[in-house]
Amino acid sequence: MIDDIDLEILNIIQNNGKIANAELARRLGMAPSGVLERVKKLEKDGVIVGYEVRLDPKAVGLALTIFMHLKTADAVGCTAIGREVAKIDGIQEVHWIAGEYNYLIKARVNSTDGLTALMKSIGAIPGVQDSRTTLVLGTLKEEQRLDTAFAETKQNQKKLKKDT
Amino acid sequence: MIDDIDLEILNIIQNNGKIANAELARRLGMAPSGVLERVKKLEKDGVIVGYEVRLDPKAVGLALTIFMHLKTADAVGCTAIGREVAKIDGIQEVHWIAGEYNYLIKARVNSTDGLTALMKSIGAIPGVQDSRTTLVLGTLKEEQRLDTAFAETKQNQKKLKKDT
DNA sequence: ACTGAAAGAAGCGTTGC
DNA sequence: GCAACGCTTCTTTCAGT
Repeated sequence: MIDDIDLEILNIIQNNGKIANAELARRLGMAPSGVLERVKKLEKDGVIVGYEVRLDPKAVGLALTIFMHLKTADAVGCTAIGREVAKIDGIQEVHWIAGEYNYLIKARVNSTDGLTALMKSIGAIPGVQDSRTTLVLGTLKEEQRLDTAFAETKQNQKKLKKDT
Repeated sequence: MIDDIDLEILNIIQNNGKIANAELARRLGMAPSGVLERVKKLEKDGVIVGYEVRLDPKAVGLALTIFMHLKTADAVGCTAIGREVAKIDGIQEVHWIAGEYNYLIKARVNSTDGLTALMKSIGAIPGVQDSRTTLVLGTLKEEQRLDTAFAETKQNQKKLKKDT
């Protein structure tokens, strides 16, 4: 179970994924070895999934962000076609969703040419029946950071109980 | 301008944001100082926006991912209300989009309780007129990684010209 | 679970090409 | 713009509590 020290670690590293363990320890007022132990545990337990770099999409020629709703022939509760779609390059996210369409995908392309290519790739997958593309005109916020206010620590559980 | 060595650096660090500069240099067959210089330049030029940690949302009690389309009173070409929405905790992305709705947002909440709170926060912003919420049942793919195949290097420009 | 020490590795500035 | 050197700092292990 995650405790408040873990939570503080997660909050700090979410702001700076490249912070040195020694610096992290300094901020927590702990020995580096103890902090390292906790971080390793968070990695092992799958709380920390990975360390990533955010690039400016425009700087690498991917100026267009698009969302696409897909309707597929997947049986109720089945995501086989979605997993095929997920294999396509340029697609960053594939979410299985509730509603008229079964998938919502996010992709980055260079321009309308890339979008055309993407649509051809998706259309080539058997069982894809319909799509609705949404063009992103501008992105006002885009972050990975999770608000850990609701993390399941013993302390938070108590707090939440108190509030109700 | 980004060259092919830069591109290789970006590809490697996208797979491992925490790789040591020395290890990166080893893979490229270069001296660490030269590689560091390039990485610093990529950071300074804004190609590398930041280093992030990906957490498992469920592990910190944010089991629900939702997308929400918003219709606002923003004038054509204006995003003032969207920027207000972006300030709300729990909202990870706010995209200004083309179409019937003007914004698409992505958020993480703990459960329907969190969703209720989120909707109240959004509804409290003046000018928000309509919303359509999409519940994510499952996420098949979710990555930050950009496919740099279309990066604007001189070499790629040549290649692209050749292809047409 | 955390501390503290210690060896090895990496970061990062300087120098020279 | 890249390589080599060297001092500083960080990482990581291990014994101890």
